[in-house]
Amino acid sequence: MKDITPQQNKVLDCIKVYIKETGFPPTRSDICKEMGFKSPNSAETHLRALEKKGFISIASGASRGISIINNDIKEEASSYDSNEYPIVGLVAAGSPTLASENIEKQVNCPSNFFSTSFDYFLRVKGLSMKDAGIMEDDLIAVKKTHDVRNGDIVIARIEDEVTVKYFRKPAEDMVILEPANDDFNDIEINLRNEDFFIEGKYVGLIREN
Amino acid sequence: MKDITPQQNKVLDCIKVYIKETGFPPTRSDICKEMGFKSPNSAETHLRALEKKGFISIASGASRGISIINNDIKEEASSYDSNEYPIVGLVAAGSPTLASENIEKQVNCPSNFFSTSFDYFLRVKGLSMKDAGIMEDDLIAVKKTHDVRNGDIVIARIEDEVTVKYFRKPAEDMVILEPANDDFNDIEINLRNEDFFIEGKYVGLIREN
DNA sequence: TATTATACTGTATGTATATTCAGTATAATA
DNA sequence: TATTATACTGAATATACATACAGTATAATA
Repeated sequence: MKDITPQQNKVLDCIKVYIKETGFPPTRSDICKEMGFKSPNSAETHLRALEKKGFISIASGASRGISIINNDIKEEASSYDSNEYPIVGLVAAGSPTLASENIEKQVNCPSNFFSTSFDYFLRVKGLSMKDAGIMEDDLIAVKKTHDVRNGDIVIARIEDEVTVKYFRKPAEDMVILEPANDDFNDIEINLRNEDFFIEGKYVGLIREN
Repeated sequence: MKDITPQQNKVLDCIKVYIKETGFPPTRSDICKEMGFKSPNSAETHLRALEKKGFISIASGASRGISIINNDIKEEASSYDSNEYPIVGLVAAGSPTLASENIEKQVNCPSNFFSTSFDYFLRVKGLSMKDAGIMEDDLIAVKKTHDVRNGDIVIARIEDEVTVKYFRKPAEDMVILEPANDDFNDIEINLRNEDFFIEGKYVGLIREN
């Protein structure tokens, strides 16, 4: 990244302040008002300079299409990078979408909490994975992926049912989902006939108690 | 604040996602694309409803003049209060002190992560609490306290051994520690003869996997 | 010395966008 | 039963905005 000039820095600041105060980026004209410029082209050239130097990006054609590029080393290297993660209920029918009506609440959690990054928490229903130490109402950290191996615990959708099980694929067109509980039976899926989908895999667990 | 309808909630979500992805709010037309509407007026009326109900504000005349009104008490009250918590190994001999030689590492975790506040994490050894869903190498959130009730899962020290078990106190001078695994036996402690100490109680669990 | 980057004013223009008006339809409420 | 809120299509329009073009001026490079 090239050096920013004092004036460009002022413009960048003014954009940041504008966004903070209004919730949306300024127009060229807004920047002129803030900075005291009399021509929108003054703002335009500053914006282009800031874009060239990597401080902002400008969406072409869009009004107010400025977005701040955050390469603040502070936040990058920061001891710790936390995020809000949604808790999704294990809805009996339909996939655990992240649409807000399915979201129980948001939990703040360091993003590097588990060895693998993850995308959301799923609240477990039932005891089919009891022997794997996954109990009712536990929160499973789920990483959205289709890349699962034999033995992984996966979050899968069969027809309209979402379930958490051990994954095994003995043949190209067959998947077996194994519970970790003697009271439950294996689920065999013929990939030719059945609607089967891997939502993601289990990468960690939290029990709130 | 009035109730939001499911559809309005979808629109609100779609605005939030758009802002998160682009850095600036969507136009009516952008919302139509995201939601599948065919008329910008569909977006307009939803926006007006969301404004009326206090979820967003709309800057008149400005393009992309939508801003999300954040009345999330969580975030308002405190940006969020996190802490470094030590992970202590369940050392076979001696209590799990917080002396640095016993600390495996520090984990950053919101302090309100579990329903009860806690003081440290304990790395579980063995499978004596397997049926309670507590597996080898799990991290137990421990609250230092002596106030434990029958049925609580406690972290106790007997002589020089630290263990995690269900707590039961059938008599004034007697404590029974019950494992959650048929392969293990109850431990009866006579408080008159034996050196027994409650380190704390189990208030949550994390499995890193 | 010629060139490039910075830092502006001023004007112009196509289009991106908000916003209104006119309808249709359904469900909830008074 | 009339009314209001929800949930849309479709068209029209004034204006908000990005953006290009034409200049002026200064300081820093090559």
